[in-house]
Amino acid sequence: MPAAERRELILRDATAVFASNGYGGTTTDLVAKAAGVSQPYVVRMFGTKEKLFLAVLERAERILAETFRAAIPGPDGHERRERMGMAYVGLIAERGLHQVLMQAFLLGGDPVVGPEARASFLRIWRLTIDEAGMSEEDARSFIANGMLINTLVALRLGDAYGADPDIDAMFTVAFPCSFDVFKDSLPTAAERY
Amino acid sequence: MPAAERRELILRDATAVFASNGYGGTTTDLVAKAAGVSQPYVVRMFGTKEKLFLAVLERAERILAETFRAAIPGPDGHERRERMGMAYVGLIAERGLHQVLMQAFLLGGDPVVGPEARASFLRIWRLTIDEAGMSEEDARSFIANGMLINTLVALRLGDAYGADPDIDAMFTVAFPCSFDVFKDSLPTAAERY
DNA sequence: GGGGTAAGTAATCGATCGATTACTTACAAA
DNA sequence: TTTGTAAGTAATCGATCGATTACTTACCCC
Repeated sequence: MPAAERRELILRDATAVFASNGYGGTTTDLVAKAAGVSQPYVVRMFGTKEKLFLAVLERAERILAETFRAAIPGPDGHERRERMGMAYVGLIAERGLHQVLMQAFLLGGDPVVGPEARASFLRIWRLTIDEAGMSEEDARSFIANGMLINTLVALRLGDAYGADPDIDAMFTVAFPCSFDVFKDSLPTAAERY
Repeated sequence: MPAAERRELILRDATAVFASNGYGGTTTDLVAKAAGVSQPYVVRMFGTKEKLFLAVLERAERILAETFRAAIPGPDGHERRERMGMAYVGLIAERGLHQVLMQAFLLGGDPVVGPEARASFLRIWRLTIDEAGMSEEDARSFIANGMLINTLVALRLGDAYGADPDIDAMFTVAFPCSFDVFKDSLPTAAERY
């Protein structure tokens, strides 16, 4: 398999592993096993575990930005925000993407990852204003709801959907469209990598 | 020093260490050094690193709930939400509290921490509705903004306040009152534990 | 078909971490 | 004074992890 293709495969699987175990809890061997290659191969391809995480972050931001840009064309204002919100929730199919972004934000105090995480966040913030044409207040509430969705996904609260009226109510108001559409694609508490 | 007092000290310092380094990136020795005791003492007092983190989470939720409850008395509706929002931002003084809550939420896939994190989140959600009297929609946007504030604090974006007009604009709309009030109490990128 | 190169692994090393054990010190009660 | 107990540490062990080295395999090109 050509290296570029293998690289994308490893990055995809590494996203799920980092999402489940956090940065410090992820081993290069776990990533290697998830991708079906040997541990030294992962290290040699990315240099260090830290550089692997930065590559995972870069890919996550790229996919997110592309997803948002694809949702911009069409009626603006409230309708555009709804399209972008639905597209964001649809990214649950990209396993671990929301959690990995959050992991990066939580590493803001790290001397290497921190600056990259801040830059990523600001680029998304600017996209919602400069490209999607949101007002600052709209951008704030849009991104705030995104952080809430990240949290709900990471918490694996979807497991209890239907079992607790409080959870059902929260999902109903938190998701920009019928939650049932996405219920089945949510990660479950049993899902480990 | 009596054990109860020592325990509270260790929990406070452990909160800052977990916040900076994440769960997997935190060592019991780092916590011990931050608290000025030996590493075996930390392990013996809490049993395992995992139980130490659960104790940190429990303390964080307790402080948060007490802070919210103290902000409830008085005019309700918009004014009450604003008081609770200001109180939440004021918790920046409890170093690492926002980040540790977020770390716990991101561990939703962990078989031990996950259930506790979900329970903590739901108790806060219920508090905003049952005790603070928010509608479900108000509770959603209130907590969503809380998740945004968690993210901004963890990112150490305050470092660049004043240096980037985009950052200034975001802080202005993200914080429930003049951001300058809290600027000096924000953790900085140089702050490590 | 042989030489070069890209893809990939087995084996292993040094460092680190969580946990255990065995020990010491301070002090209050009998 | 002695005895019991709570507070705390030094030393260390087994396991794990990131990284390195040396090696093998497969395939393309002249």
